Amino acid sequence: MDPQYNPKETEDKIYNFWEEGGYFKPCQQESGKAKKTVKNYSVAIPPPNITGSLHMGHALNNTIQDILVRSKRMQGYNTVWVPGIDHAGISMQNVVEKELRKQDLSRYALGREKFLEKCWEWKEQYGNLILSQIKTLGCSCDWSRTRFTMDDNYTLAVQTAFKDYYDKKLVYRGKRVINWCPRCATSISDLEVEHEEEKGKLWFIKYPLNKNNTEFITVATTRPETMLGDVAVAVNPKDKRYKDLVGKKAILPLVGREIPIIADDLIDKEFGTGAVKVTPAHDLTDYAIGNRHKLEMVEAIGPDGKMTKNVPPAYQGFKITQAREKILEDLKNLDLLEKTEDYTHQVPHCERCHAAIELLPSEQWFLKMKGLAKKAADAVRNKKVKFHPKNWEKTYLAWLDNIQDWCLSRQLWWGHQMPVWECQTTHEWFAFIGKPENCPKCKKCAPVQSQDVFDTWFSSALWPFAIFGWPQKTEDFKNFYPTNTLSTARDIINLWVARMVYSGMEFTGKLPFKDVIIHATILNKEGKRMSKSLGTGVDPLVLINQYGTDATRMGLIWQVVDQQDVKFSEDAIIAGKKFCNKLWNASRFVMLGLNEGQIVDISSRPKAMTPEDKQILSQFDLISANTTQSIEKYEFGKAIRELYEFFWHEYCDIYIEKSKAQLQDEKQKENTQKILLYVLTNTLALFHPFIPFVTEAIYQLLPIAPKSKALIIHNWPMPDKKYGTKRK
RNA sequence: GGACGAUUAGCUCAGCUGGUCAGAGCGCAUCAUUUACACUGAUGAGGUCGCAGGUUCGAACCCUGCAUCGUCCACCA
Repeated sequence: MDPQYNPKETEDKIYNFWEEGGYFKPCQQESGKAKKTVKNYSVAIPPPNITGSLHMGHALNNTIQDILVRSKRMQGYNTVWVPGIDHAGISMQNVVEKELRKQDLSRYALGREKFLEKCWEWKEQYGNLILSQIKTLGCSCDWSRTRFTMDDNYTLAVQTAFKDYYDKKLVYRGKRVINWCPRCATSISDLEVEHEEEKGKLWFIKYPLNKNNTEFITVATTRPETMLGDVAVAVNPKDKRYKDLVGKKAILPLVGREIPIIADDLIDKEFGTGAVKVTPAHDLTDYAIGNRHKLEMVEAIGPDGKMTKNVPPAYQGFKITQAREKILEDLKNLDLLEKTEDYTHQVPHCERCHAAIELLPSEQWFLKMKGLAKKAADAVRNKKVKFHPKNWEKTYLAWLDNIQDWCLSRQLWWGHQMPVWECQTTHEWFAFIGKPENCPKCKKCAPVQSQDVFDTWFSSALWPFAIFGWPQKTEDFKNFYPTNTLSTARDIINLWVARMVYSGMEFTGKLPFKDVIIHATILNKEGKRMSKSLGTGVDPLVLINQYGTDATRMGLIWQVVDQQDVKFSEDAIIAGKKFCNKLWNASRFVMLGLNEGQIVDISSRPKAMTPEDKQILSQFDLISANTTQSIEKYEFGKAIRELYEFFWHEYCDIYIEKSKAQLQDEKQKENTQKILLYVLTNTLALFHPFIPFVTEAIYQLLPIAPKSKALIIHNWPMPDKKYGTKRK
């Protein structure tokens, strides 16, 4: 053995050894005692985006899952961890579009079919990159079960799920005001909208009350261009200033339309002038007001981000910014612009391409959410699904309790095309999986399938059972669904976790998992979120390359206590590296003390001959109990800190030092060796889920009996009640 | 605007339901090297636990207010 542990030389070799040995597949534990009832333990990886590259969040999250899976595997569970990747609809489409733009091409120039070919090429080329990075992290996923959200069977799952909702009449098609990204040319969900603070203006515009322009009501707006779609002016019913005006008419400047002045509680008396222009087509508050007062919708802005034919000819076809300028100029010329104030407000942007979002009415497919949301909320309220830490339940419930219907359709190209068809005779829509031979509506036409694709999250919501073959009744589905623990990031609690919960209940009748770990967010030194676009991230692969995988995993876990967010510090990784070396050298010392060819029997707990013997053995019992319990409670940081303390300061600093004398004493020599190896081997086992490579590398060298083929399937040193398992 | 969280040694953070709770890692200082490990060992320096009140025999820990920072959520024109 070298006096220094070299992760680079070791890790690839060990990983290949595990993979070739088939240890990542179920039914691997070499349990001495054949257990009659083998329990299953399964984890579904949160599938990273196809466009992604491993970042700190992934590194932490996948380490957590690996700790769970490895410890359960060693504890004798029939364990499987299913890896995979997500096609990431809008995100992937944007990446490929960006590539095209470099060649001065657009997706429209290419056409849908060619564009999709490009996407698949991209998938083949880069889709496995992140999976190989997850391997570098040492994750013990069953790669033979790798899934992609656009695999044939997965597509079938998506279609089956939709058809099921459709048949239950939970799906409808309707024209609603939705978030529209003019650049991506698609609807997007509220959860895909980012609000960015922008310095803008608040314009005060006078709306005449009569044709002689003698009296006015002044409204304040940040978006004057939408006034061309105004259908009312609203005030608060309690506002005395406007009491006499309610029920009267105002004249919409530039358009000349007479619009009513109405009263609605949603209006804040304090803001602006207390009078608001109402544009139901382009604002959600106004849409709500419009519905309540049965106002019509005038679409002033089209899906292309230009003014429509519904506005006066002078503005038609203008882009939003041009229209705004011209409208303000015209108002000024008419002396209808009272004043302008600076105003900072939150402007919605597309999360993926950062273009400003337009709100506009659009024909889309929606999923009725109320009943589904209630089921998902109840599952958590009734403690059938538990969050760790618990306070994230609030985030989850708050969203579900205020749920809006889910706009399922996207006008993208990359994704699952929706299995909805339009009868060419009656123009009715129907759901159909596959290609309908005869139109079920008119019996004679050839129906045309919608060009829309599903929101990416519709397919992600099926992940925990679709990966096991659902809707087919496969062996894997029977064995491994539902999964046990889901570990993920907080920002997708609503986007993903909630949707998996009700999807699972709806389609399988079972909750997809029992425990949800919401892991810490790794922040940078300034306490800000690590962001690739801002270049404030730390690349875990760089750390792995520099310090080794075990050190990186250990350093990460070390810093995360109680899921509290952590400002990342490389020092912890350095400590991890030093520790791996310590482990290596302590093992080296233990082995150097043995004779050539000597095998130490560690089949039973050695006897204690000295006070130090007694102490190390009882401390080992304690640490094995504590580690087991900490993992059970998802307190990984605590587990690794306690293990570290035990190994370095109890085993090395005290026992090994003492053993040097005991090994000189012929009467004690053999027993001391036994204790050294017994405690070392079992401590390596406790450490293995956290730092798998170095522990396996050492284990392979240990001259012990009995010995498993690999530490990864070695029996977990379950705490023995006989020796006390009280926590410190 | 709402919810939640943070503020403890130079840096990154532990400190569970109030009484050996003033700690760890990294860094720093001094000493040790024919010793498994210098990616080491021993010893040590360093903090009135954000600020101001309050509860208590006793508070880093509980309560109130304030300040600063952060994350998520949110249709205020």
